[in-house]
Order: sequence, then C-alpha cells, then structure tokens
Amino acid sequence: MPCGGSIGTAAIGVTGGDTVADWLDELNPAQCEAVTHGDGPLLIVAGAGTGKTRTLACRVAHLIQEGVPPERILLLTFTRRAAAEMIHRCGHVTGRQTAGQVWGGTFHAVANRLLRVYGRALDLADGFTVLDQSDAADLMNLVRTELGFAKRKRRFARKSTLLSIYSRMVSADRPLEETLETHFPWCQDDAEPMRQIFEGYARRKRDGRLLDYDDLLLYWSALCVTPKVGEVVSGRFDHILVDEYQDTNPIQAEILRGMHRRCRNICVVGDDAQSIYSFRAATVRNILDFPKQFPGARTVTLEQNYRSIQPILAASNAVMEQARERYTKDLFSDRRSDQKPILMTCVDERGQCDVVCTLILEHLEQGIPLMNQAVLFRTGHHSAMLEVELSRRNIPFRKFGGLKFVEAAHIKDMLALLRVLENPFDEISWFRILLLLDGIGPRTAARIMDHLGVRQSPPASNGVDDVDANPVSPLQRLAVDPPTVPPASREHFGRLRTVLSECCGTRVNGKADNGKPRPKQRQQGLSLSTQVDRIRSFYEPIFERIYENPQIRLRDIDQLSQIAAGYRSRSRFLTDVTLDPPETTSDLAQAPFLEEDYLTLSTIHSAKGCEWTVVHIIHAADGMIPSDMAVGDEDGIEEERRLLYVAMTRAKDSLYVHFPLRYYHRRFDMGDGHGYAQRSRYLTDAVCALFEQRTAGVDDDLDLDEETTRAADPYGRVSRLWKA
DNA sequence: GGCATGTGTATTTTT
DNA sequence: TACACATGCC
Repeated sequence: MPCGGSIGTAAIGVTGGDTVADWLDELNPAQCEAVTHGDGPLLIVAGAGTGKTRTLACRVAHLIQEGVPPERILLLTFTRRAAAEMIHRCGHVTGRQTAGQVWGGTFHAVANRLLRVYGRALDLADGFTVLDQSDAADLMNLVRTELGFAKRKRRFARKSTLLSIYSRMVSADRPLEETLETHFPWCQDDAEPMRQIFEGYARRKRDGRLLDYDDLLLYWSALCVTPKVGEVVSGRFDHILVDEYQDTNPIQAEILRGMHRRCRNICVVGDDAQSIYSFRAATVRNILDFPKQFPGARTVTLEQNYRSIQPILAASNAVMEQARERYTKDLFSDRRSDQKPILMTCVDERGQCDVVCTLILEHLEQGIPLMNQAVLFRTGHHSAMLEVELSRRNIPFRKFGGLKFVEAAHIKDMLALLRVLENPFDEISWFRILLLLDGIGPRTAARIMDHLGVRQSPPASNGVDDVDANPVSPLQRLAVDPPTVPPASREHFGRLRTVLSECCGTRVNGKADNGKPRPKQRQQGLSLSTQVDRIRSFYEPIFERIYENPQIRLRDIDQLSQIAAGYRSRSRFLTDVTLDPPETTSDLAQAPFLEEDYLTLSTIHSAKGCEWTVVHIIHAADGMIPSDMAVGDEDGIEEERRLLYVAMTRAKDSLYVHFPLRYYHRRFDMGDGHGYAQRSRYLTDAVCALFEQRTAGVDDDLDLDEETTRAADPYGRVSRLWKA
C-alpha cells in the first residue's frame, strides 16, 4: 500500500482522487498506519484537529475495498450526524450505495436497532417504547408520588435530579451510596426513600415495556452474554469502529468487550484531553485501559494538527499545560501565522454582544460566510442576550444545544398520543394525556389507567382469563368497556376515545377483534399523517385552553406534522424522534431557509467534533467557565479546563475569547445590582501572554459609535465611586 | 377526596 | 421558566 511520505495542507480536505490509493497519498504516515492496520484491536489516540474523522472514514473505505462487506462494519459515533457525515465521506470512494450499507449511529440508536431484532431473547416484548430524559423523569415522579413521601420536612430531590442519580449509578455501574457520596453529597440523607423509588421505577419500566437511555445500553450488553444470541449478535460484524471513545462510559466499554467475543477487530478513536462528558459517567479510563482490555492492541498516535494556525494551538496547549495530569500528545501545526488569538475585555454582557456582532459582520465583509463562524458558550442560556441582538441586526443563526424542540410541552403532548397507539401499555403517555382533560387529576387518571389495565404488573394480576402472555390491550378496553369519568371531563374523554379508536382501527362500542391485540398491531387503514391530523384536531382545542400563546406553539405542531409526513412507520418515527431529536427548531425550517447562510451558536458540548474559521468564546469569566456548579471538586475543575480547550481548538484561523467585566445579578428580579467578574482561572498570565489583548466599549475607547454609547451605563459609572 | 390555583425556589453540559 | 409544595374551592 502506497503511503505518501510527506503531506501538505492539501490534506485538509478530500481533494482529488476517488480511490483509496489516492486518499492514502494524502495521509501522513501515522494516519496511514491507522487506516491500513489489518486485523486485531486498534487504538488511535488523536489530538484535536488531527484529521480523526478523515482517518476513520478512510479506514472504513479501505476495509470495504479490501473486501469486507459493508453491512458487516459497525461505526459507532457520538451523534447520528457524525455517523452520517463519515459515511457520506466514505461514499466518495466506495460509492454511496455501498457506504450506505454500513451500520452507523450512536450506541443508543444501534442498541435500539439490535433490540428490535433480538430483543425477544431477553424477554423483551416487541413494541417497546424508548423513554427520553423527561419521560423518564416523569415516570420517576409518578413512582415518587405514589409512594407518597409524607416526610416532607425538607425538600426532596427534584425529579430530574432523581433521574441523574439513577442514571449515573447505572451507567457507572457503582452502588447508590458511593454515587451519592461522590456526586450528590447533598442528597445522602434521602438514600432510603431513593431505594424504594428506584425499585419502583425499574419495575414499572419492565412492566410497561419501557426502556430508558441507560436500558438500551444495558440490554445490548446483556444481549452479548446471552447464550446463543450473544454469538449471533457479536458475530454479525467483522469490524467495529468507535469514535470519541474518551466519552464513553463503563457500560459502553462492557458492550465492546461483549462484542469482542466474535468480532476481533475493534478500533477506537479518542483524545483523553477532550473528555468532557464525565457528568454522564464517561471515563477516560476506557481509552487509557484499552490496551489492557483488548490484548494485542496496537496504538497509533496522531499529533499533527491540520486545523488551527500555530498561535491558536500554542494558546490551547498552554491552557492544558496546567492540567493536573499531563497528556501524552504534543500537538503541532504547519500553519504559521502572526495573528495571535484575541482576548477581548468588554464592559459587560451588553458590550460583549455588541463587539461579537460587529466582529462577525466584519469577517463576513472580508468574505468569511456565516457558515464558517461560530459563537460558543458554556450553558444554553449564555447566549440569550446575544440571540436578541442578532435578531435585531438581522443576522441569521442556528443554535445547537440547550432546549430542544421535542422537549416543549405541547410537542410532548402530541407524541404521547401517538405513543399510546404504538404501545398501549405506556403509562407515562397515558398519564400525560389524561391530565390534559378538564377535571381529571392524578387520582382520576390513575383510576382510569387501572381500569384500562395499562399497568399490568404480573404478580398482581388476578384475572384468570387475561393471562399476561396475552393481555387485552388497554385500547380495546377503552373502546369496548370505557371507564366512568367525572361529568366535567365526559365530553373531552369521549372525544379521546373516538380519536384513539379511529387511529388504531378498533370500533367504539364494537367488539374487540378477537385474537391478539398486541401493541405491534398494524395501523389499519389510516396512514401516519392522517393519524397525526386526527390527533391534532382532537388536541388543538385543549391546547388553546391550556397555553397562553398558542400561536407560536401552533407552528411547532405544524412542523411536527411535517416531520411525520416523511415517515411511513409510526414506530420508526417515534424512536427516531427520541433517539435523534431535531437539534433546533430551525432544523425543521422549510427548505429555502436551509440554503441561507447562517451563524452557528452552540454549547461547547454540542460543538464537539466541529470546526469553524472564526470562533468566538463568550463569557470566559470564572463562574461561567468554569461553571460554578463544577468547581466543587478538583475533577470538575479539570473537566472544565478541557472544555475550554475543546472550545479553543475548534478555531481554524481566528479565535476570540470574550470576557465581560461586569455582571448584573438579576437572577430572579430586575434589580440593577452588579458585581465585577474575575477572568476565567484558566486564562493565567502565562496563557494571556499568548493572546493579543483588546478592550471593547470601555472608557478609553475614543471610537464611540452608537452601539457603544448605548452600552454605557451611568449607574455603573457612579457606583464605581463607592465600589472602589 | 380530588382538582385548580397560587407562591416561593432554583444550580450545567446530553444520548 | 419550571417545578415542588401549600391553600382554597367543588
């Protein structure tokens, strides 16, 4: 295999050739070694911007050209977008058709796919529902309420916290006490009630055919060690490749070990300096211990960075130099430049917004489209003020991270209605739907659900005729033998009955079509989009009563219908929407909008794996980066440092780090009290020396334009007199 | 008993 | 804004 000895900047993109040989010519020796590695485990330690994606895509193409059937290659990535991107690139060489047969996706999405096929081996009825985070939290809440914790002398952990604790415990595979002690010390007193809640939660999931995100992984792992099926599943692939391995958790590593039974060729790629998901129980141990866990593994290290100019890399490296543990790589770049990254000190957040907007427009005029520019921040709401300003100036943008479309209450309502059709035993969805109806609260909802047999917990079932091997579907029950409901809700309830019956093909007052009313039952007659329409006309009147500004929300529902229109299968639609939700509301924007040039706003977490010509990092103040929630322990502080490193290394040519001097603490009120911020602790003097320092909108800025004048704050000025 | 309404309180990152 | 909890009304 020919490997080009030297490479130039041409290696950044896929330029000429359309064979693997041409590609290999453009790779550096280390990349080439990784791509052409033969059989056996392979660890690729790849620093930021070292052409990791390219290498992985190229390896897949190489394997296919060597004769490995594409459908026997499994490519696990962090987001589905990343998988699609890689398979797309690989398609340049092998042809789209061929590349499209590669199994690609997140661990969760692949788990789902495998479980749909082999789940029966685990006693997992087909037609299971995947719970997203807030569904899971709702179920947690349901159990908590039921157990009735009368001891409310103190505030109990909120439902999302309960779920975090549970999830962390499960995905790190550590006992409750330890989890609480290390990560949730303020909840330690409630360990006992939590045990009961978790017990109930797990049981309810099992009984209701519900899998949360962690379950998808757990069940996949279990599949691997199941006697006969384990062989089949792990024997299904010749090669497994895993991207972003530093952000996998112990269960995911366990899955790989399980798959290793039959599949000898496991290849993982990652960078210990970029691990930023420990809150999800990800651990760098996975990558560090890989050679131990997979004996005979070969290790290849990629150190040449093709993305950033040297000064940006120098500043990024300087940030990491103070890390508690040193990292093994030494990144270097051939891309010389005299332009240092810029540290911009602003008066306050307002000033920061102004300068960011101004710089973005300047770069745009210099010919850098918005597509190649991004603004990164620590948490979703950090961009709130900037979003307003961008809109005011008509700068189009898309935001990644933060609140998602599917998390909106009204979207969840719609989905709940569809889910009940798909899986009539889905308790949370029933509960959600019933509470929408006037005059029905938790108690009545629970009574109705009992009547319908939504939760058929096996031991409690006293019925002789409906053994749980083949229980009567709650939907059948609803049609044939409706429960009594309070007068106030009679009308709404009747409409609910009608719409559900229409959609699932049962007849109100008719007889149950004998036999097997399993959740899997085919949609009889009504297409998915017709079902969505029906549900919608049922829901809209309720919706208009509940929500204050239905207009805006109504548009979301339109968009949901649009997405659904792209699907034939209801089940496929539902799982896709929970496993790979549209990232932003504008993801759903109509085609013409997508053509437009737009700026990217993103949380640093969501920016992983991406790159832009110009990058702005905002709120580089202590308390923001690092977030003051993370400064409790040293590990947290170290992780935030890596977070800043990840953010900085996204930039190719220009990096701006913005630091607002003053913050108003209007957390819950509109007071105008404020305090002065500290520069992020990671930006030490040594690091700052590698930046060009500028100020924006402060007193000595003689070039006052309208914006900066508006940013001036008389109160702030005088208050300095007594604030020293 | 059960539901609707009001009030006070927060901690981030995501499959 | 959303959620946990307390009170008031049927």
